[in-house]
Amino acid sequence: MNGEPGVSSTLGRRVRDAIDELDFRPNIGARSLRRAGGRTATVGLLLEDVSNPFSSALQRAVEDVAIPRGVMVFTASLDEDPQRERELTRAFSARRADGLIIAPASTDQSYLESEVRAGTAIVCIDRAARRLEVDSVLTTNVAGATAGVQHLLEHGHRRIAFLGDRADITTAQQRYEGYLAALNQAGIAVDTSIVLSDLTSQALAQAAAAELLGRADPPTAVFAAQNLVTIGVARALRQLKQERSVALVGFDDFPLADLLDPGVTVVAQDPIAIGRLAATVLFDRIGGNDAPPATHVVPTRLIARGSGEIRP
Amino acid sequence: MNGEPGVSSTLGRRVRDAIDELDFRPNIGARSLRRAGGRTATVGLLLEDVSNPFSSALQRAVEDVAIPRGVMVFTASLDEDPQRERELTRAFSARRADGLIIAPASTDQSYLESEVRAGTAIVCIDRAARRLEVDSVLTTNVAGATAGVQHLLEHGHRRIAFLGDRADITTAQQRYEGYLAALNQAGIAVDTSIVLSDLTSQALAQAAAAELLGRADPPTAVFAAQNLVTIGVARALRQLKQERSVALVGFDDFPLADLLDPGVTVVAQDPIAIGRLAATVLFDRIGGNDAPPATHVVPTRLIARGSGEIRP
DNA sequence: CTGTTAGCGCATTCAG
DNA sequence: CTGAATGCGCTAACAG
Repeated sequence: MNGEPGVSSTLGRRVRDAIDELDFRPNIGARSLRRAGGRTATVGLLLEDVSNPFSSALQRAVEDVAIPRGVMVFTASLDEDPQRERELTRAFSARRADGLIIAPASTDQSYLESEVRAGTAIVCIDRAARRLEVDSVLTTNVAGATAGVQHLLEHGHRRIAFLGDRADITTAQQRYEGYLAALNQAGIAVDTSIVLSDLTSQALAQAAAAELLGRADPPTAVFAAQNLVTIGVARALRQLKQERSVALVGFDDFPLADLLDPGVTVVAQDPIAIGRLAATVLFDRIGGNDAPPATHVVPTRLIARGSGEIRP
Repeated sequence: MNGEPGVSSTLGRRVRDAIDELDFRPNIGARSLRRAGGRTATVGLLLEDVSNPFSSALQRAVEDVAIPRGVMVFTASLDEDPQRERELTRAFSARRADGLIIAPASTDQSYLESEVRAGTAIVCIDRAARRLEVDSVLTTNVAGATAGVQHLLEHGHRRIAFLGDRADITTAQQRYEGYLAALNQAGIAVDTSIVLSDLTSQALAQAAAAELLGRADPPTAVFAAQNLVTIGVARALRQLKQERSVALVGFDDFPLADLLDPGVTVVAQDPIAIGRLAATVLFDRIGGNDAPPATHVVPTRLIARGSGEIRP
């Protein structure tokens, strides 16, 4: 039944006939109980929110690597909730997932040490693991943000606002670092009054952008550090009819960014590459590779579509 | 450990201390092997494509019902591939999923009869099960499409094109039925030269729409029967600079439809309600409800945003 | 090449 | 109320 050698074709047929007749399905749980290594051929995928296009593209890429190997993927959304991260990793652990791909919501993954010791392969994506030695697959956040802000500088802007999501997550911090680096290189002092953080929803980002643009000395350009923030800013610009006068560059691409008017210039991440790489690394670890954990980096790409090329 | 009555607090503490000390995690697979009923506390979710916003919203809703019950969700994309549907249901079956929520890709689900007999709860979503008696949760496809086309008729259109995805899937057929019904009621003869099907990607839809609008006698309005088709048509209209002269109503909402210029009028489905209802029905079945299978219907809602209110 | 046996981790049943 | 014995479905190790 499991395609092992040394079985006569007669017996093989007899077995397969019985399988068909009885609608027999091997019980994977029972199998992994006895089998050496105890693999379950399932992996867990913990994402920020499956309904965010970044996450869903990533999920799709992971599935595309896993399914052909006969491995199933459990997926769940964390919603930036550290407690949910712990609960869900525990649930996966109880199901004996062979590996976990995690986009961390919490700031400390040391609680996973016991899982690692127990032999569960873990790969962190999007955000590096903290206080835990595992592989990570990350985007070039600093360099990408620098490139995005430089793009605005090259188009003549000197007063560029930074709008970001939760300030306590590493990606947001790194993108802010990239923003600072670009301004520094250009010899521009940072004005923290046009640095806005903790915009955790489209609506908050839109409101913050509207307030910002209504001030006496508004910025001539906005750098939005996350896709929902970018969309919120685009909404505010549309609402104030300033989409053709204030420049916008967003970090992370999103569907229809090219169809808006003007098209939204973005520093695109490559969620498909990230997901594929993370899954490949994970299966490599599950396969037994025990080299020291490494950090893999997937580059960003600036896509100019109009909004980022508006001059002040 | 499982919170059963009749255990002294002393022994309870001793057990919990040992659990903490040893990082013990109950093995759900082994548990379900012995436990009466053999539940695994996992359900499978088979979707068209997790990276489609309709599917990912649905997935999120199912997770939101499942996770609080301690049930995990396996998700996979079918890509309209009937063989993948069979392979994946088999994989779920091997993992002893308690239930399956399926958006069918194939036209005949009778192959699932043995699973139903074996006690697996099954709920079909988006498309009704065929040749299999199980619960279904569907959108009011016919009525929704009729409403969408009527909206165009009310705005003075007499020559309305129909652009749909795969003609062999029931939803596309039902939406076409709705289109026919609306034209019939208005006493308009159907012109099959402006009925285009099998537009299985955005790019195909865009090309078909561009060709259609370039003809000698183009339609004054387009009814697009699926979200990717709608986006493809919107791209074609933009490309031909006819987005303000040709009306467009799409079936199924999509993110940023309101931010396009003009906003895209849609017959919105409610994927969150569908997912929540499907999950609720599924858990009800898993819980033992054996009433005859029923078909549940979630209504659509027309959202006017501009593109559907353009007059010929 | 084929049939048999033991035990994976747990819940159930029964004896204390 | 607690401990010990049994078997769920499967694979690994072994005897034929």
